[in-house]
Amino acid sequence: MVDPSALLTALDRSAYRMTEPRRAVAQLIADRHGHFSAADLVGDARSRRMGIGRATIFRTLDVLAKLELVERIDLPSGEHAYVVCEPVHHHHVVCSACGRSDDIDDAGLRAVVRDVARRTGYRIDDHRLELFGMCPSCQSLEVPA
Amino acid sequence: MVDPSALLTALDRSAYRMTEPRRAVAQLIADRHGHFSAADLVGDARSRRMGIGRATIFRTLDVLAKLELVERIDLPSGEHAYVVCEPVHHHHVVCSACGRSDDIDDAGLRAVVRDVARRTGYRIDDHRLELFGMCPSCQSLEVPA
DNA sequence: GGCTTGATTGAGACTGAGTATCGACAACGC
DNA sequence: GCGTTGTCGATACTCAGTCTCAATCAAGCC
Repeated sequence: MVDPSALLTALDRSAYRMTEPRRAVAQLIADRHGHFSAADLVGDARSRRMGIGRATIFRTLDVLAKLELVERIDLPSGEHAYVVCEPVHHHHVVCSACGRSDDIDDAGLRAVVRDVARRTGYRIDDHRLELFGMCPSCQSLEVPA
Repeated sequence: MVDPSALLTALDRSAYRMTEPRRAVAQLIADRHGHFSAADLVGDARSRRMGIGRATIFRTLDVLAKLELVERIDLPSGEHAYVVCEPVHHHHVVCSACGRSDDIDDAGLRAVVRDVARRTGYRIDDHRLELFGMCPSCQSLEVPA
């Protein structure tokens, strides 16, 4: 659950138009916990009878991804999902139990990347790190062995 | 270009059967440079008139992935691809120009993962790191600015 | 070498994600 | 208010990947 206003003001400040369907998609995203797929939003929109087209949801997610307000991640299962995030370079830890995700900064990784570049001779232009595990609250709910 | 015999002996040693189509797919993979998609192999098989079904190629890739002889990676474009690799935990650097990929070990990353776990409280079970850039030979071919 | 059995095959139907097209509509600058 | 142009929903489409099923084949056993 997130306040949709962050998405909305960022959208408003951008060159993209602020339309009713986009506001609605921002609300759907804000009402979601953790990561979600395009299909999730399509389902939400339908069950709330919002009359938003499937294509519009994909397009809006593209727009939000371009604005770096959401990021597309790849779950270990191979599925695609999105998470809301801050528009700066960073990575995610995703809870496999509840889907919650947290941003983590780049700090330690930069050294790893530099080291790989040195060892392999590659010039590294882009990287992606995703961590999967169990968040503190899900750990505390686990049945003790 | 890789020697297919590594794939074949590993397949032979496994519980899976060594069949003609699987041998053929191993050969197709060995003849490929860098990463490749399932669709690439389907195309190769068709152009060589090998008579291998599409489903078989997907199934064989699944088998090889289970044996950790190939690994499925996600390109920055969002497409799925496979790379041949050693059956130990590691990561990849992928050249965006020629598709070549190299394995890199886990060394520096382990510390990063530990650090994230400590800072976020998550228990990290799985992680994925992919680096994209330009390999030494493609760098040397670049037109000087 | 032949037999049996269960894994594997190819063909093709199917599913579901994502994209392209298009005429209608609505946001925004004037 | 008006015109421009970005965006809309509907729908058709593409493409990756899966499923089903009858036919085939590898491999172990005799």
